[in-house]
Amino acid sequence: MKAATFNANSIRSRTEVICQWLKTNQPDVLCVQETKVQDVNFPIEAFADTGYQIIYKGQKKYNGVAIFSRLKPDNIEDRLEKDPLNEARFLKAVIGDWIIVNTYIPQGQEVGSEKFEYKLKWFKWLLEYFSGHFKPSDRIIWMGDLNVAIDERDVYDPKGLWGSVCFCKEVQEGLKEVLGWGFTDLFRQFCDQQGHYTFWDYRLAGGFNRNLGWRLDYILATTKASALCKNCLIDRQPRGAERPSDHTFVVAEFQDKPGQTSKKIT
DNA sequence: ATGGTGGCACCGCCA
Repeated sequence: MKAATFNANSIRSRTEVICQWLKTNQPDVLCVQETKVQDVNFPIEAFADTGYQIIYKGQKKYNGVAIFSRLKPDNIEDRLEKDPLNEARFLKAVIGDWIIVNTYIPQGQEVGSEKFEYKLKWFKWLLEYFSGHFKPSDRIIWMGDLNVAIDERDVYDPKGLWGSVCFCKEVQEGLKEVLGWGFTDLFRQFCDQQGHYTFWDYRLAGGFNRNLGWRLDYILATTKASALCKNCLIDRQPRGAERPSDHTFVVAEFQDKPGQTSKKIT
């Protein structure tokens, strides 16, 4: 199983980037967030030749998630239980032997705001969802834009940025509570260094080239599945005239059968 | 620099 996640910031603007990336990397599953398109306008024809089946849940203007898969996705769920808003931020499917969960966690706007409270509730609802339906021994891959930098290695300026919506105690603890149920941050299984980011704020001039980034996009796996993970990396695409998007592809590969795990740093 | 840009849909909103 090769799984990947990508925040598209409008899938209709990234069809070329996605088609190219699928062709080059041949993942089994790709989760996409911020498709920003209603289901009736989803650009299915742009992906018709890729060989992937696509499930999606969108709404007008904001949010929206999709899963590209080689195998047929089963047991699809398109909203997080207990979330009253149903804003097209959640997709779950069973694909082969794997339970795949794709989330676009609310960004939260401002600490203390209503949207921030809503973001914190998302961690509670996620924990209730996982603990209510699954066991940590199940093979789950949970990925997406989690809008949390989980420790000081995951932002370019830990002191200056501390207290912002994606880098503060409340969201870190919220995410850690869900992780505590039984998830492993796969990227950190292979790299413990600072400076590996998945998002660069486009409002900061030269932010990408100066690597003023954040690690907000994750691939997480339950213990059983994390033992099968062979590698997890951030595919940092070059930026130029054809800047693909402000996020990168995060990729993880798993052995198909239990056995030896290869672990290494950087 | 209390800004900046990009994307969507509409005359501003969210990141």
